Amino acid sequence: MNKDLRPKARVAKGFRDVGPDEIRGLRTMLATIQRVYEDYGFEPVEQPFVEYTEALGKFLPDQDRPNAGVFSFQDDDEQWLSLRYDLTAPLARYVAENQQSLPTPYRSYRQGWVFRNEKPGPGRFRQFMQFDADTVGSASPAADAEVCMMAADTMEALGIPRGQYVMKFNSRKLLDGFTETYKIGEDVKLTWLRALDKLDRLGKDGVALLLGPGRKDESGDFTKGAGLSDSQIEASLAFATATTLDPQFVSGSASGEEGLRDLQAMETLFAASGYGKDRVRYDSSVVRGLEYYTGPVFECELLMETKDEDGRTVRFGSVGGGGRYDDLVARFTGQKVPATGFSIGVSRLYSALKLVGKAQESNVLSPVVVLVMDKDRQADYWRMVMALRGAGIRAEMYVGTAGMKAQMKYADKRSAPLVVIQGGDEKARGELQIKDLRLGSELAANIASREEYAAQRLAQFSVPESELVAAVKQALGN
RNA sequence: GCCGCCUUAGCUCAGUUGGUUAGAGCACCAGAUUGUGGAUCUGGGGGUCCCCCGUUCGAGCCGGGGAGGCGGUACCA
Repeated sequence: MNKDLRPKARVAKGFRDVGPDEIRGLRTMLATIQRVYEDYGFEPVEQPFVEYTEALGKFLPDQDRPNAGVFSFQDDDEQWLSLRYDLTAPLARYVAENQQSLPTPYRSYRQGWVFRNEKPGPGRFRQFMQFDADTVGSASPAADAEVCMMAADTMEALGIPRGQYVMKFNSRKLLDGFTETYKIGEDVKLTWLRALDKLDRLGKDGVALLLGPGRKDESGDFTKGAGLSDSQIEASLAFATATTLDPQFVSGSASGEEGLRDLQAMETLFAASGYGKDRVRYDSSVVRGLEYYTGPVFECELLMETKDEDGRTVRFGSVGGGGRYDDLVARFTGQKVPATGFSIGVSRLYSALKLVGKAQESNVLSPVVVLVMDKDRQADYWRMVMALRGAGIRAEMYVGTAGMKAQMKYADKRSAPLVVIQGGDEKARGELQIKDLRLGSELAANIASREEYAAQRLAQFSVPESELVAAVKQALGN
């Protein structure tokens, strides 16, 4: 093959491979989340990775080509298909399609990969996993409150202590109300929302710049500001840093007062259920997605701090968010169906758990490897492996074709705890040898000369054939 | 998208004012050891110096363009 035509072995940009430790750790974490959601009575459901682009609502305006940001391709019949970019839009499609047969309210959960065709960043990939729970068909703030409490319970079930996480909530209606009360025009409302969203990162001064004349960042890039007046900026900052619901910020605004009533109802439920402000609390700087949230919005933040590679202190920040989206199903049916939901960024939450030592990686022991000393006796080795498996011990027979030295290397790379060796000599005596690789490498570290190394068989002992299982069990126990 | 930094062996990186055959550590393979991974020693394989164009007697090094990576910022359902 022409060398120039050889492809480079490399993972696609923004994607990554996942190894066994992480897979096992993720499984454990996902199982915990599932258990909590099942306890709450939510039902699992799954949708495909691919939806019709129109179902995701992602066509460019006035064009028959899909929006940037989504991976799209055309089917045989020229219809546009897209990889899902979240789990909410496909759920809305599912509910719209199956409305007759689903209970109302319909409460469901699911986990899955989603895809975004955009520039990857640190900790941001073009394929990542989300874990969603949604309640479709209830306009009650109880549904929003339930989702928040469930998220809080999930964090604790994962081992994050109370006080190290917080479920923050706000309402788009409240935010809308403020803009009405303080006469912030529709044209700058999005800029206003984006600025508030950056409060924890940029601080009051940075946000003030974004609300006013604009801000230049360290790399020299300039972000246009909202051009608000000083009094509007002052009120916005007071609003965004308030820790309790304050009617004066939305006085005279119908939607603001509606938002206020929703949040008060949620607070009542939290208090009645014993969820204090250390778990769930109002935070007026929570903004979330600008497009589709219509009522309460929430965000789950991890508060614990760790050091990054350079030794700087970093907060984890948001590991999930959600809110009420009353218009999503209506896109299909024309009927307004109130819905609310919460989405966990699985990879992000996992790396957070890993950093605080709450992820359960590699609790699976590597298998015991039975060496093939005599190729004609594979059946014998196979029986040993079956006996070990029968006793609940992970075990495998070497299935390659190489000699003993390579088999030992294989077992080492595999991080096998033990190997079982039975060559002609042992067979003749009705014995086999068990070698403890973990102990052996410890002992070898103290050997400095070739003679000493060659003179002994480290961490290796003989047992009668019949005692294979018992001896392996005992050796593993050490 | 915008701004900055970076790209030399599988990995981490040296490489002098532009000058012969481009190096190290780790990893890998082999031997010392014909039945032993891991210690030790010896040897070995590995390179489009990111790509293209230019300057030059001569480019890993200088200039231009491009690609890729990293970081910040913007956008983010």
